[in-house]
Amino acid sequence: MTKKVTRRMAADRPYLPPGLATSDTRQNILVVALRLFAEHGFEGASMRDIANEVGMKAASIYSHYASKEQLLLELLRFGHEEHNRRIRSALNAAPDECIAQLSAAVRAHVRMHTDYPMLAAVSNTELHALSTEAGSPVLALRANTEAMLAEVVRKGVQSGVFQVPHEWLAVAVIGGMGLRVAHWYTPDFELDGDGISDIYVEYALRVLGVSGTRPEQRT
Amino acid sequence: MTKKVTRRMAADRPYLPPGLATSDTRQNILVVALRLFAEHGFEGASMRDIANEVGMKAASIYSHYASKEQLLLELLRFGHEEHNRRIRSALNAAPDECIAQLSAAVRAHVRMHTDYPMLAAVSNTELHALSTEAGSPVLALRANTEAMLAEVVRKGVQSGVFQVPHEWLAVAVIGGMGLRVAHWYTPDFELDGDGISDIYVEYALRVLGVSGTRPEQRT
DNA sequence: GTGTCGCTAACTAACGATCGTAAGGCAAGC
DNA sequence: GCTTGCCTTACGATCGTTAGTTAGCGACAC
Repeated sequence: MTKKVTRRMAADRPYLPPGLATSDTRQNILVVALRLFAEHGFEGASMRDIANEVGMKAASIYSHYASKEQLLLELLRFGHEEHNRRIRSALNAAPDECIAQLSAAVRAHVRMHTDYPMLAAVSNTELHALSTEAGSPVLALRANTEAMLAEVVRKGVQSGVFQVPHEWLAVAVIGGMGLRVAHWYTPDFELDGDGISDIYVEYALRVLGVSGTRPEQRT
Repeated sequence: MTKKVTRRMAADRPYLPPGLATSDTRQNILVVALRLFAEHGFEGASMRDIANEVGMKAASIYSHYASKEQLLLELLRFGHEEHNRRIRSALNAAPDECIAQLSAAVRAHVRMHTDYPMLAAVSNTELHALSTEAGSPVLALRANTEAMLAEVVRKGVQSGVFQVPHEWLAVAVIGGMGLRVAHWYTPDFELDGDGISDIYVEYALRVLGVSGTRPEQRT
């Protein structure tokens, strides 16, 4: 595995929250797997490569994880659950008013992608490597998360605060712009995650026809 | 190759322009390769699978293309060249005025992604499978295309017509939202490519603080 | 018209390599 | 003693690609 490959994302640090896995070794395996999946794709990253970087032999990984697919599934499940949790939590904590709700959702969405850029990017590029059976709960989570954002937009449009020529496309735009952050963001960007999400909230509100409104305070 | 996989994009038709390759057989190979790369990833799609679907044996592909990587490179090169060409052409044809320029660029950008959704999506997800050497011209083209959009935004901001809290993030938002179209678009969506790009132009202008301005006429 | 040559595009067979994973074994810790 | 976590060995499978062969077609010469 010494072949130099074309970079498809800016992130180079496979950040995962400490304690995600039940042991240090399992955590290391996930972290290395995430990085190699990001660099080489799921199929392009072999168990021998992952094991070598962890400092063990490939067959030993099976003491910890049942299969290669299981590694990917752990990563993608956590990624989607965390995303969903963050947005739900942000919505629950925000005032029940459409600008505040939208701001909170976008902030959470963008922050997920600045906090876990590599994980977020892999979640989008390597989904195909999951069997339909393994992937369907992940897709269901994704749909649920999207629906939360769509509901916020729908309510805002219904109340007349948001004005859009096409509601679903507004949701697609707001979701998509946040998602792409994962592909270009690195920690040495001139703004931190909070700074970026402030700006993104402003842009999302503009998309919704709320121009020049101050973004929600970030405390 | 009968394993059912999780879908990561909506497009299911590997559209490429007729005459892209120099013979029918070469064209068929590219079309099948595009679809299988999209479904299974570059490494997950084997030459035997591609050959079987074309109706020949894997070794015969080498009469037409030097390597598996060459297949991917042909696809990605065309995708990036076409994208670049369309945006350049649209900018050249539009009036030299920042709203018209931005509108033209966004329209061309979005139309590329509705005309070639599968190719566009694969261009983003499978870049890693190119060696650095093969991929660097592709990345250079990408950077050039981005720079065109960035220049349009910069000029608009400089002239005072566009007002943004962060110029580069506005470029990232506008580019990213168009790019994501490739992942959800299918031809049975309620709007066609023109309809979608009309809306996207409106949203992009809103991001830039030009609210409620009529989008450029699409003749 | 016929035969020959060269080229293209397909084939078969196989190479060297790598793959994910199973089975059996050993050592350390509790 | 049992469990865990590592090892080695190896399996069956697949991979991208090479080398050699064959058939068909078109061009050319006789």
